[in-house]
Amino acid sequence: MTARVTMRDVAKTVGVSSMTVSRALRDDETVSADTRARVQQVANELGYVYDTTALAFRTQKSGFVAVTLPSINNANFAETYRAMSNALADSGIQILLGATNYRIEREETLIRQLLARNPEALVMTGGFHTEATRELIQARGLPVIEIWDLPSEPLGHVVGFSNAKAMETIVAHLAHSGRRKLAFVGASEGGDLRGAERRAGAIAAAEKFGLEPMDVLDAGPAPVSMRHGAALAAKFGRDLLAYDAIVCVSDPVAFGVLNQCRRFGIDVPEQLAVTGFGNFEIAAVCEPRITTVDVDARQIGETTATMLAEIFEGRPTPRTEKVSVTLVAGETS
Amino acid sequence: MTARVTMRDVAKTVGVSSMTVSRALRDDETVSADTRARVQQVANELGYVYDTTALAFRTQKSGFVAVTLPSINNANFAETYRAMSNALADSGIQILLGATNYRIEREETLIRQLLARNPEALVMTGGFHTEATRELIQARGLPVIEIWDLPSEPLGHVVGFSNAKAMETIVAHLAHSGRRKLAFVGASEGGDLRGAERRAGAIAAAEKFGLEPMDVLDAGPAPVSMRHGAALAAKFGRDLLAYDAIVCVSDPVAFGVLNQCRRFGIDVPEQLAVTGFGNFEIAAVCEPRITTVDVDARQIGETTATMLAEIFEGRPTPRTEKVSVTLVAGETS
DNA sequence: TTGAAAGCGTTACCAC
DNA sequence: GTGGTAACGCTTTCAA
Repeated sequence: MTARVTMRDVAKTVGVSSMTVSRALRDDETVSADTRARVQQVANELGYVYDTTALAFRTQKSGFVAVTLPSINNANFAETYRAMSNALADSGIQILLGATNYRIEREETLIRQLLARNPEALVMTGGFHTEATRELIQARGLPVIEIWDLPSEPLGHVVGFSNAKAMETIVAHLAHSGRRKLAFVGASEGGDLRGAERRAGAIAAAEKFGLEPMDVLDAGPAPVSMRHGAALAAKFGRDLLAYDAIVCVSDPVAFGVLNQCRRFGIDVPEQLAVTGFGNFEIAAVCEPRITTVDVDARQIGETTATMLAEIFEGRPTPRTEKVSVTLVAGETS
Repeated sequence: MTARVTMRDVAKTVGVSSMTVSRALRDDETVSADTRARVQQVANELGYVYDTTALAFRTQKSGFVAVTLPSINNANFAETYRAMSNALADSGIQILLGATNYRIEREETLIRQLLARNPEALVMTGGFHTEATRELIQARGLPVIEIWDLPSEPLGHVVGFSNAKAMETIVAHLAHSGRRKLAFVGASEGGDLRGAERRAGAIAAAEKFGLEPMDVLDAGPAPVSMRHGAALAAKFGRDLLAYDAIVCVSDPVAFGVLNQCRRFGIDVPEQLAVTGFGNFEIAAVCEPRITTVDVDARQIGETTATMLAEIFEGRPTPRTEKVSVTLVAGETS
């Protein structure tokens, strides 16, 4: 492994200073065309490679945006990430991704690791953080965008929606079609905070619409998915008929519940309604189609990218952007 | 925007030199326990965050490993990523992730961007690359691991399996249970190269086992998922009964097909077998359970991480680690 | 057990 | 048009 070729090496060969090389390589007009051409040629010949690390160090600009997601394996979050990274691709900004695995303590460690890379902004999924995390971020004074939530005390910018309110549209829909006794199926307390908000929103909505008090059925620690919904429904069996509707924290959970209903000969939606959240692909493909809430995950990603661009350019940008959330009436309610 | 807290700031506050801070933060035994404790406490109070950019600059090691995935929203790849990043978490190595969106031209741009960050190694999902990509990588002389494939001309290390052979186990299973006329459902030519290998493997296996020549049904450009399987099956309707078995490129596609079969009154597996690939969660949760192939995605991630650790500690000669692949007999065959 | 000095490769700033 | 100098935050090396 030969020593790295630096600007100084190029400079010596050409017979100019390294400053001139630096300028020439950036195609700075103040360098004469001749010199520029010679420098660029010699750089090529010597196999010069630009050192991004040195640039980042010198300018104190890493070219990174740190992004946290609860999980990488979630169609909604993945879509937000995809949209954001597409929109950022041309700007030369790269995304430094970290997954919290739905653990708020993990978020703190993660953010510490991400901050060590000097990101120019921080995008966090979710609006709940430990006090230490909040302090860490505020001490840095770097731009922050919280997404997929509407935090009561935002750390900075927000691109999201109220999970509680979104759940209210589901409950309203069920109340409207005469369902009185609802149960909520989601993860245990603690891990999934957007899930917890949905639960709280559902319970509050049931009260608001004068339904019977809502039961909460625990499907296990986050993340909960198809198999957890299925396992929970299997445990209850036909006892699920004690309810008029099973309100699930997400579509995969709803799918799991739904499948077990078939096994136990429970007629959905005649005897029991089942609802999901997130408008995952499965909601539209499975039979019967699941009633759910569509969140425009792509728009969250794109809006976040736009906001980042505006922040970097010093242009004014709204503090909070709400994204639309719409009820998707399926065949399970 | 307050100025960043550096080791010098911590040093001043504690009343020691920044060298001592540097050592104390690394828990260097040569620093007295007292001093270490004080330094660490003050660092916390001041909200000190380690500057990895400076470290990378000073040591000329970026601390990055670049990883490419076809898509972030795929349970299998996500699991590999999760396992890899967990295993790497303690080593101080961070992952720089890029998604190719199943486009081989995109891979080239992506790798160029990733290489600009001076990664210490490159992990690529898949063993097919453009000639330019291959040259780019070889010119760099950095360690490479190709995963989820068994490339004929590896660029370096390999952690994977033969997609073609894996598909053969499915076809063998179908042949064994008397299915003679098979159709393959997958993405159009071009994008999904592991999918293409599975298709080729299935066709070759059908010939090998003396079955009728296999038809290929095009579900559209990659990535194909539930809805594409469903749309294709909807187009065919009961004409699917021209086949004894529908061999799908993945479980989600198989699920889409399966659901349509129910709609058209096709009895699976009596009249028609349907198989998937990848042992996704849905394969075990849906009814009937999908016959599939389990690939140990987690093991791929862990083995890759181990290999990376070995590479960083010395440079072993490139080698290939095969991961196990097992048939999961479900109720659709 | 602790500290001082040097330097990693680049660019901002100021001279000329 | 071009060059000299200093600095970004850290660790290696040597000295005390």
